[in-house]
Amino acid sequence: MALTMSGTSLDFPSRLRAAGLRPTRQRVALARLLFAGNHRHVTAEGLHAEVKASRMPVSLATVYNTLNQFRDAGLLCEVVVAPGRSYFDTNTGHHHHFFVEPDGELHDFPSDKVTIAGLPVPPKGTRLARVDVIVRVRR
Amino acid sequence: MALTMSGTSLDFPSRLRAAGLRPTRQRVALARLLFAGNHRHVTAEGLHAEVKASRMPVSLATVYNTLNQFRDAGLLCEVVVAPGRSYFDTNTGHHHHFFVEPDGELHDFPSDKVTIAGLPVPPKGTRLARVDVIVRVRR
DNA sequence: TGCAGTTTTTAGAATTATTCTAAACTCCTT
DNA sequence: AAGGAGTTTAGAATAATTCTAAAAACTGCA
Repeated sequence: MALTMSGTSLDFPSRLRAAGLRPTRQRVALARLLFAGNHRHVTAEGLHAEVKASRMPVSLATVYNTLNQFRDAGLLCEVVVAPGRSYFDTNTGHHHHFFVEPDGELHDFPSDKVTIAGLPVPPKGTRLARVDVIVRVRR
Repeated sequence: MALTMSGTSLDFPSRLRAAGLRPTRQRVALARLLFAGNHRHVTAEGLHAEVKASRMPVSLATVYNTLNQFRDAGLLCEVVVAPGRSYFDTNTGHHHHFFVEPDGELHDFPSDKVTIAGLPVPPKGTRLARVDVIVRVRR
């Protein structure tokens, strides 16, 4: 019987394979950091610092590659809130963000309760991809 | 009698002074490019290319400085839509954005018609600064 | 107008975030 | 176990932006 939590398994090799990615040691190590617990927001540098502290360090280039691959595979979504810094969010469901300036903290909030009415139709020849709502707050 | 258009004057030195900025030649040149016609979205590189083609070229460092000063003075607002690239918008009123991927085109739409309901309250100790809505569309 | 004093501009170096390169390594299949 | 494709890596390269410190320009005042 597989060990599970809230619908997603901790068998990272299988999850990676299911996403079309080879379960290498470094990808599994990063997946564990990202997906073993609650939803997270990370930057490449931040995740690199974390994994560097572990017994299975991973190069910064690989952290970047892996975050991009995870995003392309739909395991993460990229959030752009501040110039010159990308956040990756393990929550890939519909939701929006609080961004606390100037610290750069990012928090999710579910989109269930939020209704956006009156959006204009997409320009001709384009289709809607996503609607991001960023609530910027200051201390 | 001053030459005016739609409520804002073309007397850029005065407008800069009113915003607390010395009307230097380069600031006036950039203000003219930015504010003489319709609302615009520019990047530092793009504006630099434009002004370089004029009879009063301005260094890239000054373009960056000036865009930041104009933003701090409330003459522009900065829009962050894609990782590693800042857009500056001459429309400082309430409005939101279409972002066309993958070209990186940015279009305004007014926020009058848009209603956002059900936003959660800001985390304790913070006050609302702004709500950005980015409608991402693809060709 | 001429001058001092402060603010700006500038070219180029520095910084930061990210991607690229090509050689070494690992995973998977056989 | 071996071969080949896919990965990882350190370090170089790139891209966007900021910094530095010397030169130039704006401003107020004589």
